[in-house]
Amino acid sequence: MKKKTSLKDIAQEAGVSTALVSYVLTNKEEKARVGQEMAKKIRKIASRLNYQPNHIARSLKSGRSDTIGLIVADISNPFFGNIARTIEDEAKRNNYTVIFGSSDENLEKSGDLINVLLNRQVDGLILIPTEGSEQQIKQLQKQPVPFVLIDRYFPQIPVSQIGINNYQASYNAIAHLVKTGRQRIGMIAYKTALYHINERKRGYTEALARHSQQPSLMKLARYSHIREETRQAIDQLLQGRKPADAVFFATNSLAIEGLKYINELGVRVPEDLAVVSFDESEAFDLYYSPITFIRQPILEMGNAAVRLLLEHIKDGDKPAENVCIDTELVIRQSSNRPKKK
Amino acid sequence: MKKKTSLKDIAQEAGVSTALVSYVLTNKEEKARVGQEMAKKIRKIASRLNYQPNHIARSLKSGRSDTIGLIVADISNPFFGNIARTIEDEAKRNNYTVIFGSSDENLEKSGDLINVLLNRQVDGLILIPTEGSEQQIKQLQKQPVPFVLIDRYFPQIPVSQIGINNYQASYNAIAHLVKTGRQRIGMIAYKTALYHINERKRGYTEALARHSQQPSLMKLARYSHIREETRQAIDQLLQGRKPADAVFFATNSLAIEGLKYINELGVRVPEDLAVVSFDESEAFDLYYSPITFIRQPILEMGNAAVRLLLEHIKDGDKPAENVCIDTELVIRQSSNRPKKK
DNA sequence: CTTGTTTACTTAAACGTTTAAGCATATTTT
DNA sequence: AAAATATGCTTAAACGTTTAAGTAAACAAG
Repeated sequence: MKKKTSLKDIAQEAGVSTALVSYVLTNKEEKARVGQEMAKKIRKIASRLNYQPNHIARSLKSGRSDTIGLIVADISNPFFGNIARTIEDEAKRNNYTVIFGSSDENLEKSGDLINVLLNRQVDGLILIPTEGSEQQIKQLQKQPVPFVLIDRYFPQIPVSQIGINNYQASYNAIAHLVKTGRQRIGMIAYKTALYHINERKRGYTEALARHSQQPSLMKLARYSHIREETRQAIDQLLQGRKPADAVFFATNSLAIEGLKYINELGVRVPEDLAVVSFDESEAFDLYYSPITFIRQPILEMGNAAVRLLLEHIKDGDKPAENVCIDTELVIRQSSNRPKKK
Repeated sequence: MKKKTSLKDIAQEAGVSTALVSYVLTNKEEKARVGQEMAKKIRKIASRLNYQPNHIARSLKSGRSDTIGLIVADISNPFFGNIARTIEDEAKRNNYTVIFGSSDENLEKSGDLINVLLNRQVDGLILIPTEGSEQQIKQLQKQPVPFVLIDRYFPQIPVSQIGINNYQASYNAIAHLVKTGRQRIGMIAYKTALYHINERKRGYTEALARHSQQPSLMKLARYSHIREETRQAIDQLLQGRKPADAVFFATNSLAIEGLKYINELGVRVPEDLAVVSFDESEAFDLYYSPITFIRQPILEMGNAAVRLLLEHIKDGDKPAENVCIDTELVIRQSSNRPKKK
């Protein structure tokens, strides 16, 4: 088995001390007044031996790992995949590497991941926290490692967070449905304690109270039973003498499950039922009547998270900062005004 | 700013040497014959000070980082997101952490990422290589770090690779379309040198030669111009006196672009045009006539990649091994036998 | 011809671990 | 009572890097 080249190997080959080699290869020749030809010689040997600096040793010395840890809730969801991508890009632009893990909405996995990443001496963490992870977050605060939350957040914990105007976005979506003449607007959301989801529910409820006479038609499904309970929810919305004429989904996953069932039932969108969803999805574009949705500014969110985290890394005493970014309601066919009958 | 707890801190607090603390906290008390009460005392202090072992120091000592690097071609594509997820899961099951990066199909980015990961002393690499990265791969072979390729591969380079039966899968898909009565089957693929895509093309071509009288209707689009060129391809397939009655997409991204346009044109699937695609997508399920597709065994592929890589890590002299996993053609409405007219 | 400065290098310590080897002291075996 | 063994700890070196401080030779200034 081949061995890796170290400064020592190069030093030996060149007949000098490792210090000198280090100076040259970190471009500190000026400062260290290294002879021209020696510098050239060292570089030549380094390239011949295929030298790659050992980042681990460097980290140990410097106390920084130039690494940030990222824990997403579910990497197989393109929404989080895209966030991961923007974070990785922005981190790399700042010469940081990303170590990542997916908690898959599992509290234990999330705790494990936090520990693994801390052990690896990440300089900071970006978290999309799982439901019920308040304790883990509070525990994290005791560590000297800065972190920021993104997408989901805990208003009662004073840490840096990147979020969107969940309440307002929801409110606007419902207002739009009311304006297009819908009179029985349902919502399907997760049964959860996650604040951002509940803000979306609040937006729905308050928009109805303000703009419509109808009663609330809020249905909840558990993440762990998304298929069955979304179907139940839709059954409930569509049954009875006065079925819903619109449905608002709190996330893309819910919408996709729901639309599958809506297709099976033969319900027509938007004639029988208008549809609006939070989040984007390729499937929304491809639907026979493209789905109106609330676009989250993923790029801005990812960049803001990295930027904020780097500030915390640079200044350990920087106070927590909350960033709230606006969303956009993208109106398409699925919420078209119904034709008069 | 708080500081991290080290063995030294604990040793000082307990009035012993760091060595003793190390023995206790790595559960080598037996071997090192540490006194019972001292062990207890050390553990107590460690937990009180919230000690987390410094993995970097440990790595420097051991020469292993217990980390594997993963470079995917595009993390925002759920296909790669899912691969990343399975790899991360399987790695964690083996007490490895994953560092990842997305090359975004960019050769330069890919090269940068390889270097970054090597600098970080990953114990091994899993790559979904970009088009044209043969040189990078050959360069990698000179390094003492084992790696495996997944999804895409270079038959002319003798390294460990995990792939699927691209040729056969394509062949079967076309045979299926022929069997359901299609007589003018088109294919839309990438214009690329990537071997796995070209195997898919070969499957199409040979299946036609064997089972059908029709001429080849192969259209190519560049990844970088996917939108316009997919549209052009479809225009070409559908024009003329004898338009295509089926189209086979070489990837999910191509299919999604294509289907968007097919919708715009008002072409009916499967009545006017049958559709089959490689890869999965939620959008395929949601389409008004769910798309027949070739399912890649992502879980098996990811697990095989990790398993194979770990074998290479354990045994530096293990010869390269190629793993080929079978796919499954999932037949749905989009390729239903057309009704007789 | 001292003294001072510049040039080109080396020495050595440090980062936080691990672990073989060493060293008292206490206990058991002959 | 001497020898052997067990017990409970410490010492020190090592991993690969960085960097302040030191040194020796060459050269310039007074």
